[in-house]
Amino acid sequence: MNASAPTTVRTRFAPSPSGHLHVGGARTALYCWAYAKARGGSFILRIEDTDQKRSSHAASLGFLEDLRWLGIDWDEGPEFEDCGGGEFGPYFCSKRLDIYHSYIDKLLSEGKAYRAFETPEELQKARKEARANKQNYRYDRAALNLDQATIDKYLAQGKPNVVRFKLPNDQPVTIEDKVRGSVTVDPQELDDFVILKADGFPTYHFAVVVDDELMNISDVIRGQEHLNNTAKHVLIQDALSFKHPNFAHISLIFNPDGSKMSKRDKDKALRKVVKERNIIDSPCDVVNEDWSWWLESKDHQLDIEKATALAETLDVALPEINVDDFRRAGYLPEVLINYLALLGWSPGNDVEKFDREFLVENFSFDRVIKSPAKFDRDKLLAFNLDAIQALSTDEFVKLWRDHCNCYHKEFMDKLSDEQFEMLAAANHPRAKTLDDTFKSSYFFIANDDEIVYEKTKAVRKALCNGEPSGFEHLTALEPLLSQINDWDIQNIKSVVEEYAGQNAAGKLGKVAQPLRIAVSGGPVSPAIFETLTILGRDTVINRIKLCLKVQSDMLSNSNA
RNA sequence: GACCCCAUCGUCUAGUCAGGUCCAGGACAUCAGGUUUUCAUCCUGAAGACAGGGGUUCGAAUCCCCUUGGGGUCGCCA
Repeated sequence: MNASAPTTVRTRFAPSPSGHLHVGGARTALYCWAYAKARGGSFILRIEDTDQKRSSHAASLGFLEDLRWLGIDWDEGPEFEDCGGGEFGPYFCSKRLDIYHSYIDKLLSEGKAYRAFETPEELQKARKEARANKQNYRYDRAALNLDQATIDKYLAQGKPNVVRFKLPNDQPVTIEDKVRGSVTVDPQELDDFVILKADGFPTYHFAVVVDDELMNISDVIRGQEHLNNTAKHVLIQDALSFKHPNFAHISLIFNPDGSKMSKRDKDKALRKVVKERNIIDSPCDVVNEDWSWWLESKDHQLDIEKATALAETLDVALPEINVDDFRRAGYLPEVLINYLALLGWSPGNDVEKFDREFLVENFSFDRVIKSPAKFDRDKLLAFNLDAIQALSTDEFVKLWRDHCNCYHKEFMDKLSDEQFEMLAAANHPRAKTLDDTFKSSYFFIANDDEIVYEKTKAVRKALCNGEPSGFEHLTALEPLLSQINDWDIQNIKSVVEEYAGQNAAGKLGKVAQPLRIAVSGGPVSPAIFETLTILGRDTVINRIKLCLKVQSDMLSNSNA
């Protein structure tokens, strides 16, 4: 190849569809995408479903949705909305079996690979023994010494077998990594690893090398956990006379406690609770049929719906690790993108807030941080708050409505369009996420008899203390509000403000807070005039009366 | 355990490659004041780090070595 010839940049993200897209994967995809975009290249999505036991079609669909939601589009790959397609498919490994087999055959016929007949159990045992003896386990190459007659006999018997790659020599393998520089792996650290499983599927190591070559991938960008594996990949590439792509291994994302943030964290959290509480039988119908299978091995993971159902039954909060978790929690995709990009990369000059375009224009591997980063939810939340506050009211209302449609349908059902719009707008200034205001807005859709007056310090203070007290203000306000014919924010405001001017020395808070509690049951709501307007006169009057009814109860407990 | 990677405030980082302008800058979190009709915001200020030890150098956060600490890998998972 001519050294000066421009090489087309082609990057790929190759997840295994065994769950939802988690934030680490999302960041890898983001870097792949930005790097390709900036250089006029292509970003390819490939589904690495080489594990039949763990792959599911639904999971791979979830990945596509998550990626699209983040605004990461792919030029080639599974077709979804306006993304995907391409000439280098199929983009599912499970549909490329013939291709892998032809290369396996090639290696086999050239003596660069060989069949082995040990069972997984035998290997497991050998590994255990090696560890017990404080030895590093390496496959002993027993199968390499099998004579052809024996092999033929086993094959004729249909004995399960795998294909192993034969390490060519003892030359150290050096990897040039764009993040880490040059890394050398001693071949003593490797052994004749499996490249074709007994079920006829290739292992990841083999599939990834073949696919990257055939799909013309120029830059392999992936998590640091693959750094050691890369030596294997280079060896396979050499054996097959493939070229070496550029490598870039980015560091991992940690949980706040310093452990690796992993797609298995939810599963781990559930197992911990089950163990702690000594739960023997399935506590939740949804998981009944998977229960014993799940308990059997840490490799067996419940799918996300079942895990969520189990978590609900057990009343445990699952850690937020998936892109979809943050979507539900009301984070804006552009904020997640921004934050994720910053977690492992920095544009310098104290720049922190930026959009996708800026990322594409400025992203480069020489500014990728080598050390792992902890995922800091507080900072993400602060970013989200800033972004939400920077939205126009119209934009916020639209997003709030979309979110509501997906996750809080009851608000759409119970409020009129006008009420809904007003509530959304009233919630804008106090929203940190698209989701957090729903919880404190429940009283808007509750029936009057559902309102429970909290007997907390803040409530008592607002209702019982002062001269006149909050209850006294409410008593006086009730007839005044009843007389308002046009129940709009202006009229409510002038009545309440005039009252406060005459009876609370102009201190609106003295009057607003009792009203707030009367209509909501607690001390938290959107701005008071908006709140009263949305609720409507009848509801407001009715709830003030209800509140006044608990007066004696509240007062009698006030010194307790 | 072996191998690989990494190391600046509690956290994310700027500064490191081209050593002096850094008694180390920003952001989040924290704390103290202030604004505000609640919650949330918002404003002002404070505290807070070059893991340790050796070198090299006139000079080291920056270069080298060791130690320590953290992480990853060691699967018929990816």
